Order: sequence, then structure tokens, then C-alpha cells
Amino acid sequence: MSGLRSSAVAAAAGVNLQTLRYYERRGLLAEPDRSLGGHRMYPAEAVTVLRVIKAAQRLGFTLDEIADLLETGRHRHGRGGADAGLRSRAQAKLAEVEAKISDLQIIAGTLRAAVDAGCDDLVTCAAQPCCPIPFATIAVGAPDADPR
Amino acid sequence: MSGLRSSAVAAAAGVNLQTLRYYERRGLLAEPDRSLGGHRMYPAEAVTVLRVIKAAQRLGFTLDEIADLLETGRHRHGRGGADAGLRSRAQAKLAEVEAKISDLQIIAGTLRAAVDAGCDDLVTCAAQPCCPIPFATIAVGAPDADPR
DNA sequence: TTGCACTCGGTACTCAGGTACAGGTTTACC
DNA sequence: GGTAAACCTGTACCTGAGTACCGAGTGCAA
Repeated sequence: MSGLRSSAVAAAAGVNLQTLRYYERRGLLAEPDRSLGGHRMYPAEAVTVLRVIKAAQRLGFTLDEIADLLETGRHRHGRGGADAGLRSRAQAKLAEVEAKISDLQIIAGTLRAAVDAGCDDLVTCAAQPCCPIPFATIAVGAPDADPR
Repeated sequence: MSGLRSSAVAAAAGVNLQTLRYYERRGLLAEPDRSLGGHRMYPAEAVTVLRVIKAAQRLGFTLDEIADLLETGRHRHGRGGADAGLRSRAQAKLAEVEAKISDLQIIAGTLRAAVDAGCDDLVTCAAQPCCPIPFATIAVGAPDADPR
């Protein structure tokens, strides 16, 4: 009944060894049993949980959000509040991602205009009215959620 | 010939006072003249430079890249190497932004699928074959350039 | 039982882009 | 000339997600 050693789990999930302890501290990964000498012995599901974490991260959730999501899924299996479930959070995250996309489309358009116009010096450009870079208007974008 | 005080410049450009000194340290903003007592006295162009910096940041350039871009524009006014000018860098940045957009479109698609399928618990979902979240395959996205 | 690889806990560091604080000058206005 | 606001330098802190290092202890095989 010994279970997997930390390096085996880390390798199987494709993460760094330190990351396991980091996730444990952050409450994402349950504290595993220990060997007599104090070494962590993980159950096989730990690898699944790690993969889930990585997928959720990729979908734009922060570690705090993921911890919350895992917690909610774990012990309050019915619905908690209006915002508790994965579905509603995924919906909100989707809106953020879509906002980010349209913001980046503005950015891309501006860059394209600058390339097409052949701008080659920012400060000089800024001083001239022909420059397509809207220095004043592009100041702020979508309120940042930074999904990566 | 006194010039603008730091708080006036900061307010005009919409940045924090400390940010001015930070940019000065980072080489983005030229060291201004000083009053007899050591207070910074900025020329009016400093505000323009700040606005340019903010715009470039918004276009996805890092402060290091912006410093470089300003430097290149400042004293090597002709062309330096193949990669020196704003134009070629904007082109490269555009490619990064486009890659980021298509990556986010994959993310958005996945989120949409999860919402539509009504997934409500990550770990449970991951254990079942009906879940639309591709835990294995979405592991990594576009090599990160993080333009915001 | 010796040796080596692995793991432990704790702390500190990384990156980027700032922001905040402390304690001491300077400037501006009345 | 007094005083309050603005400014100075230097240093420390913040977020988010890890990574690195250290000295000491453990696991396992020959």
C-alpha cells in the first residue's frame, strides 16, 4: 500500500518536484500519507488531480480559483450558491477570454497599421499627425484577467 | 526655463510619481535637469515620451523592448541591423499577438464546450469519458509572449 | 554497512512592472 | 521667516506561479 514517491508523481504529471509541495501548501493537492521516515507517498489519483489543475490553468483559471473549484467539487457536491459551480465560473471565464480576444484584435489591428505605414521611430512618429498609432486612445484595454 | 515638476509630468501622463523614477532607472526616460536643490525639472517632451511608452506597452512590448526601441530611434537614426527598427519588431510582435489570439480561441472553444456539456465538477469530469475538456491535449499553448 | 540517490523542511530567489514607506530636504506661498 | 506641501534617496514590498538551494535525514541495494 506504499503509493507513489513524489518524483514519480511529478514525472507522471510533467511538473517539477517543488511544484508538488507548492500545490500542497496552496491547498490544491491533498496532503498525502507519509512513510515511516516522513517521505510523501501519493495515491494514484494525485496524478489525475495534477492533470486537472494543469488543464484548468490552461483554461485561464488562477491557482486560487482552481483550489476553490476543487474544494467545491470535493465536499459540497450539490449546489452551494449561484456562483459556486464549475459551469457558472466557466461561463464567466469565457466572457473574460472573449474580452481579451477582442482587445488583442484591436492591438493586432494597430500593429498592422503601424507596419503598413512603415513607422520606424516611436518618438518621431508620435510627434507627427500621420502616425497610425493612437497614442492617446489605446491607453487602457479590457480590465485585465490575463488568461494564458 | 524651469520645466515641469515630477508630479505635473506624472499627472499629465497618468502615471504614478514613483513610476517616473522607475522608468528613469530602467533607461526609458532620460534623466532630467535638476533645480538647485536637486528636484527634477522635466522638459515638456517627457510627457510625450511617457505616452509613447504606455502605447507601446499596450501594443505588447515589454519595458526592455521599449527601452531598446527608444534608444534605437534616438541616436542611430538610420538603420542598424535587420532587426533594429520599429517596423520589423512590430511585425514580430504582430505574429506573437496573432498566435496568442488563436490560442485563446482554442481556450474559448474548450470553455464553451464545457459550459454546454454542463460539467460541474472538474475531478469527477476528468474521470469520465463524456467530459469535453481535453485534459491531456491542452497542456501547453503558444510559447508565451504574454502581450497584454 | 556502506554508499548513493532521493526526499525532507525552510528559506530565498526569479520574472515584470510597478508601488509604498521612512526620514530628510526644498520650494512655494503667506 | 514660518510652515505645509512637494520632493529627494534608498530600500522594501506587492502579485502569481513557481524554482533553487541548503544541510540533514531516509530508502534501498550491493
